[in-house]
Amino acid sequence: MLDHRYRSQRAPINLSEAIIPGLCAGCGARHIGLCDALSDEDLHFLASVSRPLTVQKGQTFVVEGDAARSFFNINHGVAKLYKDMPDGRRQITGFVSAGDFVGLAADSCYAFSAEAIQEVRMCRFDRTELRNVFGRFPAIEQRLFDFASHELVVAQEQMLLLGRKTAVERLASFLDGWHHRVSHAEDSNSGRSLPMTRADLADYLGLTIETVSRALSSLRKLGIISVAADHGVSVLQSTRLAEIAQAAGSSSAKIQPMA
Amino acid sequence: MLDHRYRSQRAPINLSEAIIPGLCAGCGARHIGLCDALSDEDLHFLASVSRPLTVQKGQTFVVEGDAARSFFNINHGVAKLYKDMPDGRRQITGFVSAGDFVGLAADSCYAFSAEAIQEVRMCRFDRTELRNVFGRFPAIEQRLFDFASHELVVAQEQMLLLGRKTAVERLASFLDGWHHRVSHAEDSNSGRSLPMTRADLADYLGLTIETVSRALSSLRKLGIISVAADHGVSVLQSTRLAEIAQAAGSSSAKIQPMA
DNA sequence: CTTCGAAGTTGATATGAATCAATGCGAACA
DNA sequence: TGTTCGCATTGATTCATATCAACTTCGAAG
Repeated sequence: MLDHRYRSQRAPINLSEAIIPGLCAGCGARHIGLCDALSDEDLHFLASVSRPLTVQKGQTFVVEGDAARSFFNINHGVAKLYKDMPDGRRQITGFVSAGDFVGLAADSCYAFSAEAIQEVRMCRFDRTELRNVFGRFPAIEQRLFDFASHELVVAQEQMLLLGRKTAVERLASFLDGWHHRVSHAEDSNSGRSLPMTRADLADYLGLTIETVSRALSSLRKLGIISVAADHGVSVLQSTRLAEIAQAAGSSSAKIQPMA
Repeated sequence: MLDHRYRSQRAPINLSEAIIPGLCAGCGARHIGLCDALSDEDLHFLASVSRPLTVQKGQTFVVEGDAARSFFNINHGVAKLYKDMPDGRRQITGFVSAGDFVGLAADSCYAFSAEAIQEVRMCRFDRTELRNVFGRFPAIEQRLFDFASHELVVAQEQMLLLGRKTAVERLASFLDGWHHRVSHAEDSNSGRSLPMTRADLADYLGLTIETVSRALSSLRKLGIISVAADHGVSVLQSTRLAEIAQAAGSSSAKIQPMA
């Protein structure tokens, strides 16, 4: 239902549950919206239209402009989606991780490229079979619809960020969002707090790496985050971070050190 | 099908056709994805879950944060969707017109506000009935899905614009897109070429009104557009406009006057 | 252990767009 | 017919971020 909170649907996903042997080896069906037991026939059908796929860090698995034949559901790891301009300018439009779908926002050709920033495991579906999959498993269609709706909300939020927020506000918004994302994910991430580089951050936030670095320093000097020796970022004061992200605090709050 | 070109589905919409008396008076069902004849029962059902609605220019009909009870399909006119920040900064996330859906990108609360910039006629659906509507008319669900997919593509394009393009490139991108939009629409627009103000343009493109004005002047001086006395804009050289929008021309092309 | 290169930080300067300010212009209205 | 006001344009100046540049750190390869 559209009325569902997206988070509440996303939270219960547990990749270790409901693994169905033979279907996308090592990847369950629960995360694509199938929670009930499936018949042998269903399993056979699913296996015929989907394949497991693992891509290594740095590998591009979707190229903007290519014919959109596949459709992916991420099982593990993080990938970046981006668009490039002829002169090299790049905009990362999002980071996808476990449970997310990739390839929805496509015409007959992909409108974006996708590259793994960690090893990524996923299911690849044949797009020409998508209608058939929907017909057999309405739960998948519903899940996809909810995912798309949520993506639109996120995209609008990102437009506000890119169009109207300052560098520090952009960073704070991102860190706040990522913080929630990983804290909700059961598949809690490995050691490093942020899997993406400063360059990725810059391309996501519409900034340069230098400005990202400076904005991180600002937040660090305010005592809101800490930056580890390996450049990993930890949130120390999530409330103040959120206030800066939404420009919600009193105007003077922005320049108060430590408290 | 996802494989369909969105445009090709959109083009054949003709609001003067297939008007079904009793269903959203003055508004057909074709534009929400129903092309075949409907039974009396279908009509009765549709009438029970939808109502016609007309809002005047300047009127806000969706408020960010309000409970998302309704879902709209635009029949005529143009509205802007936007998000505001507490301090008054605003980002317009899109303009919607005939055939477009509003209210999809919503959780239990609307994530955006919507205001008519012309008189807007639309169908309002009850969101709690949406599943029922989908169940009875899969064509509507499919159409909505395709619309959402297309919106995601557009949103990603807009992120690239906001994050990485210059003021003139942003203007060119917008004018190019709008140009295509109105030329494809059968419901070809009234006299003025752009229904929105410079302030709307600025809030859509992440700029100020002064910068929008200067960018328009630049394009005018290049002979690519003309600006009428009533501030209406006409495209004179759509190819060069598109080149600037995509930063695709040779770098020198940007500074060539008239040709 | 040394070298090398990728990634990140910080400083100095340049620049595109924002801000501040003045003016023009047409539509609504007295 | 003039007044007023919203909208738009243009110019002068400021400012946030980009650009250019130097340096550090860390890990991998030799």
